[in-house]
Amino acid sequence: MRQAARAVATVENARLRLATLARIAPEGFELLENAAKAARTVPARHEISRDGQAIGHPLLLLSGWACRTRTLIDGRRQILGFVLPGELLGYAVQDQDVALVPLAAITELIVCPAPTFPPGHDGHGLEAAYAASNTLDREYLFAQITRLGRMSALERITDWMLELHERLSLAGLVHANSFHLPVTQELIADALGMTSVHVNRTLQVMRREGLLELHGGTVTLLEPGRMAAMVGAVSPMRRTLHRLHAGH
Amino acid sequence: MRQAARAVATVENARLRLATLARIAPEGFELLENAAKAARTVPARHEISRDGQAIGHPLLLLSGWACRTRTLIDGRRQILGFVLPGELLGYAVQDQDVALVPLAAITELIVCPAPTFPPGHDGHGLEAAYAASNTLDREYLFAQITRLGRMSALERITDWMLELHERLSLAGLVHANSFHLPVTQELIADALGMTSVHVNRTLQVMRREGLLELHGGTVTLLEPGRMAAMVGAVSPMRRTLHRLHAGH
DNA sequence: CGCGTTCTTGACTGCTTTCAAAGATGGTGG
DNA sequence: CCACCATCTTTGAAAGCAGTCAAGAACGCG
Repeated sequence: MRQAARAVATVENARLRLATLARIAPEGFELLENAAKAARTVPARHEISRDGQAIGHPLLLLSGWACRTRTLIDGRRQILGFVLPGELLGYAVQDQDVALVPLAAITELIVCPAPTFPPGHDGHGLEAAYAASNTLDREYLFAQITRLGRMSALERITDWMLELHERLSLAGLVHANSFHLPVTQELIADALGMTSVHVNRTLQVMRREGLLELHGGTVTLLEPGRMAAMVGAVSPMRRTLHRLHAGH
Repeated sequence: MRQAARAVATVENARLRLATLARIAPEGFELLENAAKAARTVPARHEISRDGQAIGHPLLLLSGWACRTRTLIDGRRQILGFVLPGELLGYAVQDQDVALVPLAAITELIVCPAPTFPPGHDGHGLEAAYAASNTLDREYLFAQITRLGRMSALERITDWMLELHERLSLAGLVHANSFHLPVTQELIADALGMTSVHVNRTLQVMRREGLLELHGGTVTLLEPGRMAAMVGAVSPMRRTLHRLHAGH
């Protein structure tokens, strides 16, 4: 009961995000509200799915942060990507819905089954939102590859912060360029292919440069414009949304 | 005419790959043969799609190598991934079939429209093969992220060679652990987040170690077992195929 | 208040890049 | 058939970014 109540309170973030990705009919929002009634929580540090097991059903993340990880035999760990509120866990579009990598809860999560509808049938706009979400997912992977392959430590963190800013904006979780960042520097290191020591040093450079503030799990981007200029990349989201709308 | 003839000759690779990914009915193979009649070539170094433009139709790569790239404003380039014979260009499963990144032909390509069928309808096994192919695509992206984020130069090249070995095997393009590798060291560098100089040095270490032979655009993995042990990673393909078959 | 986790800092090492230039290699035209 | 040119590969020396190791400070939770 308590869980359901909290889920209803937090479905707002997912609704906002999906509504931004596609025009959703009232019936679509209803499906969403109903799905949220079946919400459940996942404790922090738990795994949603072990490698090799399928998630029974595609899920919608209502609140909290999760990440997909891969670990080498000697213990080196790579975070492949994060899953933020309003995003999908598991792949809603395909039948072959297997979770290919372990999915770990960074914070406590609230998840609910993603609203479904008969295949090829009218999803009241949700099917379009799912498709856009999946397209964005792939974009984030491409961005991650570019960061890891061709950016310096400073650029990686900068680019990553900007991406988080955008993604969280979709769910209405950014206020005055600041947002909650519930990750340790070691997690950042594992995501960006660095050591935690170097993450720490790079963050201090950024603070000294007046680019951001970061304390108590909250970041504030003081000069997002300058940051964007530093990495000189077009935002995946702007690009994708623009195209999706143009194509319609 | 000449093009069509060549396409028919090379459809074999794609057929082999798709048949390995899923059980395909005779009608499915027929669709494939028919699609191959509409094959066309793309000259080496040409772009199939510029960033922001959609590929009109999902394509099947019958022969040649292509790659997706991303370039930073200052010219640094990252190859996000390669597309090998028998693999899909554009995403066949989704409606939102937009090409999100430039797709460049490394060699001359022969492509044909991927056989289609009514949505939600029986694709005679092809729909399953497409789904498996897409799942593998995502796996390759994950592998790429792990390489770039957490592997040394030697490990990156090793892991990458093993991946190519596997992927080309699906299309029957590996014989006695050797296969055609039509890329310059600079392309390898752009793919693996290194400089061409360091690629060169690392390849020489591998040759000296007796791990591989490489000349005239052909590689031979002399000790794939030792290479696999070096990177200690489970092959994405084996993992994925195993799961797909188990789930059925 | 105490303990474990996370953050910081310093010194040293080293993998990779950078810069530069000398060999191969392969295709083209005389 | 060979000269020639562009591209690609190889090599050397020096510089730099990031990693490693270690230990102290700060933070947060029970």
